[in-house]
Amino acid sequence: MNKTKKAIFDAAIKVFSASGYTEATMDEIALKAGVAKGTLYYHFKSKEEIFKFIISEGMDVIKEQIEEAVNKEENPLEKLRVFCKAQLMLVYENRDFFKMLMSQLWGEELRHLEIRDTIKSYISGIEKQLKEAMDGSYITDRDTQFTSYIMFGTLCSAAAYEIVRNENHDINEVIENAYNYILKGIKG
Amino acid sequence: MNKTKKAIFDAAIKVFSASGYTEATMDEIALKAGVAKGTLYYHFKSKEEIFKFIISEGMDVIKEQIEEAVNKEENPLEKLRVFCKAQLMLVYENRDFFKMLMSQLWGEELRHLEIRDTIKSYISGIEKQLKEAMDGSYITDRDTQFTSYIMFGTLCSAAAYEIVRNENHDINEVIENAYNYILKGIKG
Amino acid sequence: MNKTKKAIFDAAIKVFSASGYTEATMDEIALKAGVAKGTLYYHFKSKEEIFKFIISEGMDVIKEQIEEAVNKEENPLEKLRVFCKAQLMLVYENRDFFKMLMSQLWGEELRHLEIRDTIKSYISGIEKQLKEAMDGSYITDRDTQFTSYIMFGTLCSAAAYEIVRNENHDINEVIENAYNYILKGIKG
Amino acid sequence: MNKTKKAIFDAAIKVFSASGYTEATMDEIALKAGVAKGTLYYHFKSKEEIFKFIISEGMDVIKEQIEEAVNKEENPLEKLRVFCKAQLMLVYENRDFFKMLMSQLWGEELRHLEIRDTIKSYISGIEKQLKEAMDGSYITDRDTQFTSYIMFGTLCSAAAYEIVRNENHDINEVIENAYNYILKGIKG
DNA sequence: TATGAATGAGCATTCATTCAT
DNA sequence: AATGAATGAATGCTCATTCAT
Repeated sequence: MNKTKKAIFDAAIKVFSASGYTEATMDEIALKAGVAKGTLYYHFKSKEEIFKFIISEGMDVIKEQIEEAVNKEENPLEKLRVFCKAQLMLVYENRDFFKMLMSQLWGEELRHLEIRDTIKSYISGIEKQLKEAMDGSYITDRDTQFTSYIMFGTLCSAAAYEIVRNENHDINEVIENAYNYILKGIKG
Repeated sequence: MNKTKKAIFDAAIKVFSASGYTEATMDEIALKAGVAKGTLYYHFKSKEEIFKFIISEGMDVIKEQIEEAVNKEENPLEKLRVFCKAQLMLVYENRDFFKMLMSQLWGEELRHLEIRDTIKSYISGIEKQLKEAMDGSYITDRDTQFTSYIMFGTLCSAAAYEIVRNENHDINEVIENAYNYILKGIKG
Repeated sequence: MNKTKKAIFDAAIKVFSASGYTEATMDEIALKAGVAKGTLYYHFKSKEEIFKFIISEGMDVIKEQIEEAVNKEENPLEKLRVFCKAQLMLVYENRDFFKMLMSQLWGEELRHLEIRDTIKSYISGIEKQLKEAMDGSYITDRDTQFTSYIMFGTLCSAAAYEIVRNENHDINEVIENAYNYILKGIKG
Repeated sequence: MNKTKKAIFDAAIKVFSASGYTEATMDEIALKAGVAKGTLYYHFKSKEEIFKFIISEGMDVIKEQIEEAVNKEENPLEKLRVFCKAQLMLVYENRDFFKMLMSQLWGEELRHLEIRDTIKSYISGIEKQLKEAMDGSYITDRDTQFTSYIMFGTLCSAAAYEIVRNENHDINEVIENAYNYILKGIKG
C-alpha cells in the first residue's frame, strides 16, 4: 500500500466510524486524507470498494495478531485467556474500526452480509479454542457454537463499555474482570 | 396518538427497521402510512423526530413488559432469571427494532448519543437487579456497572445468534443456555 | 400535460437539439424551463425518460398531422404530393426536434434503437403510399421498402438544406423542387 | 505521422466510431492505442483535436478515392454514375466513420459547425458534377446547389438503409436502384 | 388537518487535462 | 518522448423540507 492509498485508508476508517457507511461522504474522506476527490477513485473503484478493503485489511491484521498471541501458549485455558486479552486490547486500540464494524453488521445489503461472514469466520476461531478446552475437560461441555457467539458478544460489550464511557479505567483490570465473568459467570 | 399519527408511527417503525435510519426515506414512510408526504411534517418536525419518537416509545414498551415480568418474582436470582428470559424473548420478537437500535448505537451524531443514553438508562435497570442479588449474597460481589454492561452484551449476542442464524432452535433452550452461561460462565 | 411539464418538455427539446443527448445537462434544461432541478425529477424519472417522452410525443403529433393531410386526398399521386409537402413543412417547423432525432439515430444504445424503430414505423407509412400508387400504375414498379427509405432521406435532406443554410427561401418552391426530384429524378 | 501518433489515430477512429464523440473517453483511446494517457496529450492538444484530425483525414481519403474514380470517366452522366457508386461503396465500407459523422452533424458547438463545413465542401464536389452534366444538357436544368444536397441525402439514406437493416443485399443492385431513382425518380 | 408540487443542497461518480519525473 | 498519479469541475440523481391551497 503506497503513501496515498494509506492516507485514504486511514481517513476512511475514521470517517466511516464517526458517521456510519451511508452518512460518510467521499468529500469528507478526501478532505481528511488530504487528497482531491478524484484521487479516491484513482485508487478505489467506489465508496463500497474502500469500505470492503478496510474491512478485509482490518480483520486480517486482527486475526494475525490474535493468532500470534494464542500460539505462544500451550495450555488451552491459558490460550483462552490470552485470546480474551488480545481481543479486548485490539478492540480497545482500534475502536474506530470496531465501531464501524458494529454499525454495519445488521442490514441485508451485500456489504452487511459480507461483514457478517467475516465475523462468522472469526468466531469460528473462538469455537476451535473452546473445543480444545472442552476436549481437555478444562471447561464444561456445552454447545460450542452458541457459546462462542456469546463469548464474542461478552468481549465486545466489555470493550464497548470502555469505549462508550470514555473513562480511563485500568485496561488490565477490565480484562481480568471480563475473563473472570466468562470463566465463572456472575455467580462463581 | 390519533389515527393518522399512529399510522405514521407504524409505517415508520417498519421502514426504519427494514432499511436503517439513513436508507429509510420519508416517501417510503408516507406511502406505507397511506398519507401524503406533507402530512408527516404536520405530525412530526423532521425525520429525526420520527426516529427518536419510535426509539423512546419502543423502549418504553420494552421496559414496561420487563418490569411487569420481573415484579412478579420475589427471589433476586429468580428475578434475574425472568429478566434474562424476558429480554431475550423481546429482542427475539422485535428483531427489526433491535437491529435498528444496534446499527444506530455507534456514531457521534445527536441521534446516536441519544440512543446510547436510552440504552444506558436501560442497563441501569440491570444494575439495580444485580445490586439486589449481591446485597442478598446470591451472586459474587463485583463492579455492578461493568457487569451489567457485559450481561446486556451477552443477552444481545445470544439474541443476535438466533436472529442472524435464522434457524429454528428451541428458544427456551437458548434462554436456559444463556442464563447458565451468565450465572456460571464457561467453566462452571 | 400540465404547465410545468410542458415547460420542461419545451426546454428539453431545445437543449437536446442544440447539444445532443449526452452533452445536454439537466441543469440546462431546468434553467431554460425556469424550474428547479428537482422539479425535473418530480415529473420525469430520468434524463432518458424525458428524452423518450419527447420522441414519442413529437412523433405522434407529426404522424397525426400528416395522416390528416393525406386523408383529404383521393388520388394516390396527389396523396404522395401532400405527404411530401406535409413532411417537409413539419420538419421545417420543428427543426429542433428534427435535429435531435437525426443526431440520435446512429448509436447502439437502447434510446438509439428505440428511435430507429420509431422511424422505421414512420417509413412504413411512406411505403404504404408507394404501394397504392404502384398498384394504380401511377408510378414505376420498384422495391417499395428501399424506395420509401431513400424517399424519406430525400425529404430529410431537402429540409436539412433549408435548416442548415438558414436562409429564407420560398418554402413552397422548395417543396415543388423536392417533389419534382422525387417524381422524375435529375434527368426527367 | 510517426508510429505512436498512428497508433493513437487508429485507436481513436475505432473508439469514436463505436461510442460517438462524447461517450468516447481518452482512457479508452489510450488503452486501445497501447499508450499511456499522457501520451495522447503529447501528440494532440485535446480530445477535440483528435476528433477533428480524424474527420479531416478521413474526409480527405474519401474525397481522393472518389475523385480518382470519377476522373477515369469522360462522359458527364457516366461520371455521375461512378460518383454515386463510389460514394455508396465508401459509406458502406466505412460505416462506423459514417455513423460518427452523421451523429455529429446537427449541434451548434464548434466541432459540429466544422463538420458541417467539411460536408458542405464535399457537396460542392457533387454540384460541380451536376453543372457539367447540365451544361452538356445531359440532365434537366435545375437549382444545382439544392439538387446536390438532396442527391447527397439520397445516397446517404440508401447507404443507411443497408447499414441499419444489417442484411446482405447485393450491393451492386442497391447501387443500380439508387442511381435509377436519382436519375429518373419514382415515376420514370 | 392534510396535500403534493416544488425546491435546492448534497452526493457518488466520471473524465479531460495537467505535470513532475 | 512517454508516463501515470493526481486533480477538480461537472453531472445525473436523491431526498428532506417547505408552502400555497
